[in-house]
Order: sequence, then C-alpha cells, then structure tokens
Amino acid sequence: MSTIRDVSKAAEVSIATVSRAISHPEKVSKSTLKKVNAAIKKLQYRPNMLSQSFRNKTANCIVVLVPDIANLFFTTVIKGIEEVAQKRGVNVLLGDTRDSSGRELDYIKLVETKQADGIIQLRPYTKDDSALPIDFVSAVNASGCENTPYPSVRIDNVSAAEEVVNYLISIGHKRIGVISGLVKNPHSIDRLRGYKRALKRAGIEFDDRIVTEGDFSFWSGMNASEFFCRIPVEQRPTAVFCMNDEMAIGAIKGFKSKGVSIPRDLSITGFDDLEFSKYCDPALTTVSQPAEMIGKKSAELLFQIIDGESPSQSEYVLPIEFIIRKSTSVPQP
Amino acid sequence: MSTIRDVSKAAEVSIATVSRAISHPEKVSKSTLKKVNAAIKKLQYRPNMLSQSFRNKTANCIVVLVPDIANLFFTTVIKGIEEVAQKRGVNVLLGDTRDSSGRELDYIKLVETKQADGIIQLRPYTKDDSALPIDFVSAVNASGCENTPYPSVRIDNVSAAEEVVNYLISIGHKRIGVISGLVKNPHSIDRLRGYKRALKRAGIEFDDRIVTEGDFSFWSGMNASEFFCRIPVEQRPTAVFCMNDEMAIGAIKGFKSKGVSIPRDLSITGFDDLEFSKYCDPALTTVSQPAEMIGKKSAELLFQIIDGESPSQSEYVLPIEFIIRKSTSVPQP
DNA sequence: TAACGCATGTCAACAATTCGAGATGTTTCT
DNA sequence: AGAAACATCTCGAATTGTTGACATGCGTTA
Repeated sequence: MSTIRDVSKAAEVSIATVSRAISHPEKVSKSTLKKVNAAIKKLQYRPNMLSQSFRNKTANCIVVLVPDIANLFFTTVIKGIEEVAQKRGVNVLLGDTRDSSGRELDYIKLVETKQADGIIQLRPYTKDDSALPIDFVSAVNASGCENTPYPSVRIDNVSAAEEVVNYLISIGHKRIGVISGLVKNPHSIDRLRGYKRALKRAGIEFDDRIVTEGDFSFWSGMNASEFFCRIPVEQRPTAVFCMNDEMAIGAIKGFKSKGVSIPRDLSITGFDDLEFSKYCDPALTTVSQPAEMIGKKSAELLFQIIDGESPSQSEYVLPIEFIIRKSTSVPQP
Repeated sequence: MSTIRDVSKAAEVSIATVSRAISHPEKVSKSTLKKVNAAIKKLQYRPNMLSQSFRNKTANCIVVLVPDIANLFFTTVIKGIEEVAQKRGVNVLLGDTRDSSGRELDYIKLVETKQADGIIQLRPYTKDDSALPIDFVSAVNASGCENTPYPSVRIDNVSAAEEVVNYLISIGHKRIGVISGLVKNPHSIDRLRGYKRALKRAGIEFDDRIVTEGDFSFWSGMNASEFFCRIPVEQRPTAVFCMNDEMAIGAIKGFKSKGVSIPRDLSITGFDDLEFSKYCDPALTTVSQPAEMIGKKSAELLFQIIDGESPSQSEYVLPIEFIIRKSTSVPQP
C-alpha cells in the first residue's frame, strides 16, 4: 500500500504539499494540485485514517450502545444517528449489549482507549447504574427517562402515559387495567406514574389488582390476557393500557383467542407505534415516539460535547404523538 | 489523559519496560512489574489503542455489511461473528447498508483507509456486482450463493430447496406452487433450481403458471395467496413452496382469511426457520439454516485471510436441517 | 530595498512498539 | 581465583503516516 511519501516522490513535491493538496486544496497552486492528484490516482493512494486519527487525537467514530439490535424502534433511532454522523464523516459502531453490562463496559473501553470519541446509550438509566462511568467519556443517553445524570434526549413518558389514560377516561372508561413492563424498569415506573396521575385527576382510585407485570415481549402480553380473563367479568377492566406495542399485540391475540372482542368488549392501547401496529387487527391505538428525531438530536448533542462546547440544553424532551386507531372505543354499557 | 510516558516516569523505568510490562509481562522482573502496575493504577493509565493500531498497522476492527439490521436471521449470524471476534479482541462494526451500494462503498472505504481490517458481506453476490472491489481488501461472503468469486460460507440452497420439494412429492403432492423471492435475487435463482430439479427427478413437468414472484416480505406472501386463490380449484396446487418464512407466514394468514385450511386444503413450506416459525399457527415446516455457525465460520475464515494464511478451503458449505412441523400434510384425495 | 503575500519545504510531534545494545548478575571452565 | 560464557533485565533510539507550525524562497509592490 502506498503512503503519502510515495505520492510526494511521484509528484516531486514535499509530503506537506501532498497533505495540503488533500485537506486544504485551496492552499495549493493549480499546477501542483494537478501533479499531486495525478500521482494519487496513479498510485491508488488512500490516506491512512488510522494515522490521521492518531495525529488528530480523534477516532472519527462513535459507539451506540443498543440493548437489542433487532428492535425496530432502536433501528429507527440509529438511522437518525447515522444520518447526522455521516454528515460529519464519523462512523457509527453499533454495540449490541444484549442487556449485559459486561459487554457495555467493553464498548466503553473503546472510548477510554481512544478508539471511539463518544457514546450514545440507548437504554434507560437506572439509579444504581454502575455500568457507565461517564465522568471520563463523552456520553449521551437517548430515549431514556427522567433523572438521567448526564445529557439526554427523550420523551416525557409520564405525560405520554397520562395522555393515553386521559383519553380512555374521556371516552367513558372507569376501570382501566395495566400491562406493565418489568416493574423496576425506569420506563415502566414513569409510565405507571402517568397512569396514576390521570386516574387521580379523574378521581378514580388506583387498584393494583388490575395491574400485571410483563417484560415488554409479545408472549408476556399474551400471558397477561389470561390474567385479566381470570378476573370476574363485573370486576374486569373495560380497557387495558399496555406499556408497549409488542405486549399490546400479544394481548390482543390472547384476548381474541378467548373470545374477547377488541375493542367491543375491551379497549387496548399500546406504546411505541411499531411499523406493524397500524396493520394489526384491529389497528392499534398507541403513542408514537419521534424515534428518528431522538437519534438525530442525541447525535448532535454528542458532537457538541465532543467538541467541548457546553450545550445550551443538556436535556431534550421531544413531543410525542398520540394516535387513535381501532383498538379503542367507548365501553359497552 | 496519561500516556505510557507518564507511567514510565512514575514507575522510574523506561518507556520500553512499561510497554513490555503490559504486553509481555513474563519478560519483566517481578519487582519492576509491581512498580509499573502500581503506577498504571495510580495514573489510571489506559493504552491508546489508536496509537497501537497505527504502530501495528491493524485496526483491530472488522466490518459486517448487513442489508437489513432488523432481520432476525442476520442478527443471529452477527452473534456468531461477534463471538469469534471477541475472542480475538477485535471489534465488530455493523454496517447497515439498507441495500444501498453507495453505503456499502462507504464501509469498504474504511478498510481501504485502514480503519478496519476486513469485511464480511452478508448478502448474496450478483454477477454484475460492482460494489465490492475485493482485490484490495480482505473479504468474506456469508450466507450467499454459488459462484461467489471470493471466499464464502453458505448453505447449499439448491439442495435444500430440492429436499423440501422432494418431501412434498414423497407425501403425494403433484402440483406444487412456488412463492419466489425477487426473481433476480441469487437466492431465488438457486432455490428455484432446486425446485425444478426435484420436479424433474419425479417426472413432473415445470409449470410457470403456478410460480409467483414476491419480495421476501410478509405482505408479498399475503398477496401471493390471492394469486393462488384466483386459480380454479382443479388447477390449483396442493402445496406451495415459499422461498422464505416471512412470505410463508404471510401466505398462511392470507389463505386462512379466505377459508383455505392449512394444511388440510393446502400444504405450505418456508425457508429460514425464524424464531417465530415454530409458534405460528400451524407451526411451519421449513429449512433451518445454521445461522450462528455461518457467522462463526465466516469470521474464522476472514481472520485467516487477514493473517495472510491461505485458507485450506475457500468455500464452506454448511449443512441445513429440514424441519417438518404442522403446515404440511398429505394432499386431500 | 524593505515589506508583503504566496507557494512550498523542513521538522517536530503524536503514543506506542521493537530491535540492538548495554548493564548486571550467575554459572562454568581452566 | 579469575576469566569467559551465558542469561536476564533494562534502556535508548528508530519507526510508523500524517499534520501543522514555522521557515524559506521568490516575485510583486510601495
């Protein structure tokens, strides 16, 4: 492989001139530029980015920590991140952590050892979170929750959940069940708070007997439907607030197989607005997150931090959209 | 951030000794090793990998070109790749190409500019494929097709398809339809060849009126079911060979909604064995690819190439498993 | 002719590794 | 005992590809 030295020889100029011809062509006379370009072409020269990075003390690479790379919501966020990174000529290294903090630490090591310039963490930060020693690295949290101790871009989970439940109440529901994610998960905590807030506002008492825990998966949604079917009809909720779309879709499938008609007998709402959610039967009423925008904003924020600019805001709360489709209706009398 | 120089000062030894203490501790006396480690700890020293990579002329990083990062089959292959790479201390950069050759070229540039040491391409190679100028970079093709002009790890699509169709014939089917992927796709081409080979062996004539083109998506499978329903019953196939699971599941959904019972009225087979395929109703008869093994093998192969060893084999064809579940049965008389 | 601008060249710096050489200590042989 | 041979450990210096600060040389203009 040819180096800048070979080019300088072939073009009969100094190394510095070649370097300038590449990165600051305006500082080089047209005739030399021509010579240099000809030599570059002839030798098929490609600047060694490794050396460049080394010299400039930046890796031109950021890491995105993804808990689950197959999750469609994340891939959309990543798309937003990549768009911004690409404009800057920065590579995006996807770190599939599979919810393992060991793997997460491995990726953080990349930043500590200068192989990457910063990190975007795509998971909610929990209070006792030791995984990310952020003091030494540039990091941004995307699609997390309140109280993240470092810069973040997210939605207001509390208000979003509240809006959903407010809607259910407004169309006449009084007993509203919940299929929660894992109860320790910050998203679950925030969304449950929103749920409670809406109840309180309407003067409905919270009843933990119609709240069940899932794990955000399709199957846990299906299981949860059994939980509700075991409740005597008169005590059974007329609507169920699911903390994500996957569980909502699982629940719909479960209820349908037990002869519960959605939305006639039971209204169901989701959270996330997956691609599939508008096609399922019935189309799901849900909360749409601005996933791509979350990605873009968090990348922009990270680059500000890497550049050493103190960002004007260190917490961006982006607006959500509540989408009413066919899985909700007024309760049967 | 502290450098090796700071450590050498703190430990009162030379830089060379610190370097050895880290990478060849057995060559350093115990007393110096102690001093050095103490200094490293005190200064929180982390070796600058960028500098290391630069010196060693390797980036310790490989790129995996993925057409669609949300595809479960690919994520399993990636898991296999990551496992092997991790053992070697090499990072895996996921390049989501979204089937754009422009993006693919961007990632190849990483190898040309030494930011990565090699590439694993996760898509079938087509004849007129200009995207990967492999002459200059270490590259391996994974889960592609026959006639890939550079080292590859794959299954035998032709034989796999043949095995499926042989089975359908063996249980009594004589008219077997096809839901193909895009007809120019090498996978479609190979699988269709296997289909034809099985027909020929059984003395059944090929009939292109019961072959329809999809695009490997759920929706195209559903559409295809309409295509078959429009065929008069007596000319309609008794079994349909789908070129992947997604389309098979779409087709099952489509047929069921039109009152066609699977497998009583019609047998359906898939290809890939997605996680979901054993849970769908009826559970799908399909071809299981050794996805994780494909990942592992291709990573091992790539590392051999990077190390300059000429691999003993440049084409690995891994065995598949044909899994008979509930979506196939003997045809109705 | 001094001052200036422009194009180009020289050289140091970046952080780590590695080779050859030197220093020190240990064993073996006469 | 003294010297030679050897082993072990450590160090200095060169090396890697690129960049940017500074220097140089040349022609133009005040």
